Amino acid sequence: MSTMETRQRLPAAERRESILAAASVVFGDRGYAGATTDQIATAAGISQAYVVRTFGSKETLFVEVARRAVGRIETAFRSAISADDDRTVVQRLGQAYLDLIADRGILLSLLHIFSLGNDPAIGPVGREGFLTIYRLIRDEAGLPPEEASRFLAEGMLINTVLALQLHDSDDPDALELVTQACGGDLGRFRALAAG
Amino acid sequence: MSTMETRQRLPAAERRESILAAASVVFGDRGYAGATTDQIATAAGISQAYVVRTFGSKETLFVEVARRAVGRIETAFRSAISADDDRTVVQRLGQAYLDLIADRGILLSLLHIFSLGNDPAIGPVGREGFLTIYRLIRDEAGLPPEEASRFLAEGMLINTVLALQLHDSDDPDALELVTQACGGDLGRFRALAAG
DNA sequence: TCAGGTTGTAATCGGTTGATTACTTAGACA
DNA sequence: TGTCTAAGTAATCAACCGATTACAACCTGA
Repeated sequence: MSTMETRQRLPAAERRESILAAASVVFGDRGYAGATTDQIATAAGISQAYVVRTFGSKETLFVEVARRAVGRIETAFRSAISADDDRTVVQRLGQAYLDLIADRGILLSLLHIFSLGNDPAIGPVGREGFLTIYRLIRDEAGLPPEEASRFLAEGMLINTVLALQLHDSDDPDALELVTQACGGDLGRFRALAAG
Repeated sequence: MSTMETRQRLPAAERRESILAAASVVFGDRGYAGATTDQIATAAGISQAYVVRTFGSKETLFVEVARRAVGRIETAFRSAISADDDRTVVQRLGQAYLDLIADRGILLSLLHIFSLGNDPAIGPVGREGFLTIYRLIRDEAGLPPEEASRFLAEGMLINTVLALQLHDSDDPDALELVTQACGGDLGRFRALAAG
């Protein structure tokens, strides 16, 4: 070879994590069926064969990405709940959710997971994940069902405008809508989404 | 042939409509990348080749399905706005949106369209459709941005629980959440979704 | 140092999919 | 009735994708 790039080897556990991170981004951008294991491999800097062998199958990898995404939300929400601010718990939860935008792929992967409820393998994972989050904000944050539902609804709207990339639009109506969706701070939304 | 089923021919315009109806259902269930033109053809009762030839490509067909779905929402909302009830316009809009559940595929196709904002061909269609609906409920229904945003958020939650099929769950938390999402009438939600 | 397990890839295979082509057949109308 | 157009399909193709296999290179420790 002309270049001296010595392929860096990683222990299996670290490589696993790096594949999961890459897969989260690619699945978030293209969805489950639209993403290919080769795109994920390229994003992770390894071969397609190794991606498949590490997780056994594309489906298994997607399910693991889904579980991680739900786990990240749980962690962020629990941290927000236990924080001691002068803000309300709903405000803290909303802040925590918006901060997740910075980690490209999490919210978008979730959006795709939730849209595949009909799939026999992925559907149960999506339902369980969604209910887990619902129970968390209802039981641990103490929100009554109506407020919990409203909070989830706002989250789904954030997912949607994020997927549509309305925050990059120059349409004034789009910006007005995104501003409403993120609770007023359009600049922060944009900065987080820009990564 | 043993059966006498004489293949019924339809004029191109009618056949087009029947393909669009079938495609709406299949795309709604499986998403854009996950659906195949053969599944759509089978659902429409014709050959795969004819589906492709009628619309030129799978992508063109999907875009047309998307435009139709947005058009259906526009029609339903305009009708709700001009209706003269004792209810508020938001209540009428919410009712109109819920009624759209009965036409399997519309809301689920929309969910998939909105999740593909990154796609160079589909993204612009999704953005334009979403903004069209936003402007409709803001300008024609007269909702201030905050209320319009909240209304859209509730719609996105409905799309999500519909895609996840939480309304068919026997989990009490799922039912509580769906009940909240649809404004209290779980029975009607279920009946509409059952088709 | 060299043996063996671990990390990683090149090559390839079977199955699927969207699209194209060449061909049929139904039906309207002169 | 015969003809011509529009509706529709069977067959096939090239591209793609996930998965498998066989193999290479790296690193550790006895």
